[in-house]
Amino acid sequence: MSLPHAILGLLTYRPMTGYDLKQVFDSSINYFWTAHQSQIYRELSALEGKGYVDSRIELQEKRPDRKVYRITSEGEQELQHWLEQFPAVLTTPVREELLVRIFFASRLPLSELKFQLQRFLRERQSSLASHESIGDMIGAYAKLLDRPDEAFYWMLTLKRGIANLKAEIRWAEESIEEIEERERCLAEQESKAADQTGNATER
Amino acid sequence: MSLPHAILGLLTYRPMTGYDLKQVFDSSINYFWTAHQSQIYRELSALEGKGYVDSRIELQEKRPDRKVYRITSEGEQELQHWLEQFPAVLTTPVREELLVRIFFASRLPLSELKFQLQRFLRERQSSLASHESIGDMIGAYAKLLDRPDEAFYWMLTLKRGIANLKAEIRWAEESIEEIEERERCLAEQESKAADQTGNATER
DNA sequence: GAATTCATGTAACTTGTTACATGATTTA
DNA sequence: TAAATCATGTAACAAGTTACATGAATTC
Repeated sequence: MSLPHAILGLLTYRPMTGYDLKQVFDSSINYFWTAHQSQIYRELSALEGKGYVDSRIELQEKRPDRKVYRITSEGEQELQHWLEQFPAVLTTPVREELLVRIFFASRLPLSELKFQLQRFLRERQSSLASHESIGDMIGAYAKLLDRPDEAFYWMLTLKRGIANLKAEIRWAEESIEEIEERERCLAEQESKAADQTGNATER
Repeated sequence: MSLPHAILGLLTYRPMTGYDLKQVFDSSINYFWTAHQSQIYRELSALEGKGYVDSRIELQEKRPDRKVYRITSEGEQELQHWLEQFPAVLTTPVREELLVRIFFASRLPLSELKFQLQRFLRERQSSLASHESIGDMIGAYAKLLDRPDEAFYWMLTLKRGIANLKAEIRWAEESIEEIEERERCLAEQESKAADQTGNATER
């Protein structure tokens, strides 16, 4: 599982509350590993139990008090150890509901499948646009954190996201075309069948 | 969740045991939705409880008895209903441990990251090869099941897998090149620094 | 003689998801 | 005045993972 180590990694940038972590997650790691707020709080408790983070409460007047977590040296060691031990198999299992649906889509009208793929295509196009706008900000953000070297690695992950999105967009476009071809093909067969029926009744 | 509906879908092809289902899963749906044997048994019990499948036990002499599950008409209705209700958002959240690791890879030597990416590249190349060999078999397999029309939809899912693999391969190759460039760049900076130190000690 | 296949699961544990609860402050 | 932001979580449930248990037959 990557979540505890992703949290440890983010805490090396600066101490944060669970709430902060969720914000940072949503604008970075979220592109390749999602986490719910409740999961983050749960993991922070577990990490504190193991001594990988510690916390102190910052009192606030106009806002709820903040419980700020900081990585400990044991936590840094654990993170380092995890990073050095890559898993034997590098590919994570996929879970793509859309493909399960397409696999059984012979039970749907072609027009419906086409409509859904068009919807998918638009979703991915807008996601690509937002990904591409991030590129410019990565360098600036790394400098802001006083970690300019991070930008190189963050860019590698961003490029992966963009590459996959482009591949999916191309696939969706081609699939829509194939569906249209199949629609024409099936319509033709039907009109031929109708002709024959027509001839039969004419006789 | 797609698992119960994937099971219902596969049972429309023919009645199967939990063991059979796992085999079929591993050579089809597994490419976009994985399931453990224990999950399949658990889901089959749940589906039977809801009346979406029923079962009968086939006694065998030399092998353990088989518990063969069959989709009911309620199950077919449920499958159909699920297929007709596409989710509002078509994109499933990603979980890619490799990218989490790369995100924090400034803590590793560049050579180590390069090595891991080379490993990843080889994995994906062999996966691509096996995907490409499946294409020829899909048509034959659909005919074997007496469902030639399915081949069109199965091919759409296969093409998606191939498209993503190719994108990942290209990304890995480009990333490896960028790492090599960075290695050269950093080596050059170091040798300059060493020169200066050398000059300083000479004086 | 060891590993794989066939075939059933159960149990324990870990993760992920959704809903609930609180409550002031700020923005639209 | 309604919604979003800040900030904490807990509880319950759903799904995913790993380990255990059984045992004959077949393949290497």
